[in-house]
Amino acid sequence: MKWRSVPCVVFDGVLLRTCDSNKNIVKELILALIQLIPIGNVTTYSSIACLLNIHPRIVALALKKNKRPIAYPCHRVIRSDGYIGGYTLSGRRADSVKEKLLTLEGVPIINGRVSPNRIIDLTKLLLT
DNA sequence: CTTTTTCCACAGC
DNA sequence: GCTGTGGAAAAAG
Repeated sequence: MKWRSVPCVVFDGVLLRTCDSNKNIVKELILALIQLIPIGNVTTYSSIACLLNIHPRIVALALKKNKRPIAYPCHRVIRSDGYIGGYTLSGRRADSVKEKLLTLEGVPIINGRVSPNRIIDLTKLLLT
């Protein structure tokens, strides 16, 4: 998988168009997308990144800037290997909070990892 | 199966 | 420029 820094449109492996100019739009898109995640399930940074054809870390950066962690449930976005990943509340690391939130929503975490069957693919979610 | 290595694309200094 | 992330994939063990 080749990652880009900005969203783009790719058809049949051919880059048709990039959208460098509006990075704040990307942020809004990501925030909107994570609200589609059903409670009790999680998705991955990579899943979102694939959808927009951007690097997963851009997704992480966008979520980090999220000022409303409850309205925009960025805690439902985890790493592709099942680990929770990081979490920050008002500038402070709060990984344990993320874990607790997920547990409250019914996401089982074993050995610091979410069971793979709870990780859903956003592209599939949008197609169903 | 787990850990390490290497690369990533910013933001902030 | 260099450093530190809310990461990922490949390589190594």
